[in-house]
Amino acid sequence: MIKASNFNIKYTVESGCPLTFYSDFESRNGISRITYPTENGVMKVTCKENGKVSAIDYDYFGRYTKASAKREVVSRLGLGHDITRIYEKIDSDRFMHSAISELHGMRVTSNPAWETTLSFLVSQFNNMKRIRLIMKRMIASFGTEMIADGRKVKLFPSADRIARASIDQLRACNTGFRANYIKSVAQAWEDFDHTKLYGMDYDKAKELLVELDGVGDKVADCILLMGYGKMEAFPIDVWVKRVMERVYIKRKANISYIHRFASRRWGANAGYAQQYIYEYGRRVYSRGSK
DNA sequence: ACCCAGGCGGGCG
DNA sequence: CGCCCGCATGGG
Repeated sequence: MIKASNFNIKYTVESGCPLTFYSDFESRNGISRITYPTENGVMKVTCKENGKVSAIDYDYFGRYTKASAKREVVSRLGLGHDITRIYEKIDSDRFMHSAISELHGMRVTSNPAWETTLSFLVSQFNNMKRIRLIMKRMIASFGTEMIADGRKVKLFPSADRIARASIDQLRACNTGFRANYIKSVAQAWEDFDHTKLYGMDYDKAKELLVELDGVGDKVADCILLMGYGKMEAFPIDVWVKRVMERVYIKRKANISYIHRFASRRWGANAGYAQQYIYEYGRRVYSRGSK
C-alpha cells in the first residue's frame, strides 16, 4: 500500500497522459479503480480517498516482482513528485492559481518510453475519443494474450510487434495517415537505443527524437515529459498555444517564442505548468459541448 | 455542409 | 528560418 497526499487519481488518469488512452477507469463513493496493460503484464490499482490522504493498493499480473510493480505504480501515477514544492514554484499568477485550485492533485505521469511514443504518434491531429479507440484497437490487434485475474487480456504491443505489422493492418486500427509514421518509428526503435535518452539532457534528447519520422516538436516534448521524466519539457498543442497567447503573452506568438517564454517563466517545472494550462485551458475555453 | 481534433513533413518565399 | 498546405477520420 502506498499513501499519497495532494493526489487526485481522476484528474491524473484523465489528464491526457497515456493512461487516458488505454486504461479502464471507474470511480464511485471515493473509491477509484484503474486497470491497464503494459508490455510486461497488467496492473490493477485501487485508490481510496480519505480526506487529504489517498491510499493506493495494487495487484499485478505478469512479469513483475513486488518491487518492480511498486516502482511501476509510483512512476505511472507521478507519486514520486514533490508536488507541494512544484506548486510553490509555479503558482505565481491568477490563471495558474485557478488551474491548481480546480485540478488540485493532478500529477504528471511517467510512462514507459515506447508506450508514450506510440500514444503520442497516434495523438497527432486527432481527438481524445479517437485516440482511445485507436489505442485500444492496436492493443487488441497486436498485444500478446495472457490470463490476468482469471480472464484473458492483451498486453501493450511491443515496438518489435508493431514493426512486423503491415501498413494495412495498422490502418485497420483506424490510424489513418499515421500508419506510416507508426511503422517507421517502430522499425527504427530497436536501433534508436532509446535507453540512453534517460541520461541525456533535454535538448540533446529532443534533437534525437525529432529525427524519428512523425515525431515533431510537440510529440517529442510529450515523449520527453511523460516518457523520460524530463520535467522541463513543455509540449505545445493547440490548447496550450491558445492559453499562452491569450493569457500570458497577450498576442499571437510562434512555437519557438512560446518555448522561450515558458522556459524563462517555469524552468525545470515547465512540464507541470503545461499540464495545468492544458487541462484547465480546455475547461475554460472549450466552446459548445465537449 | 463546415470545423475541429494533445501535428507533422514538405515546399515555398 | 517562418509560414502554408495536405493529410484520414469521426463527431459536433
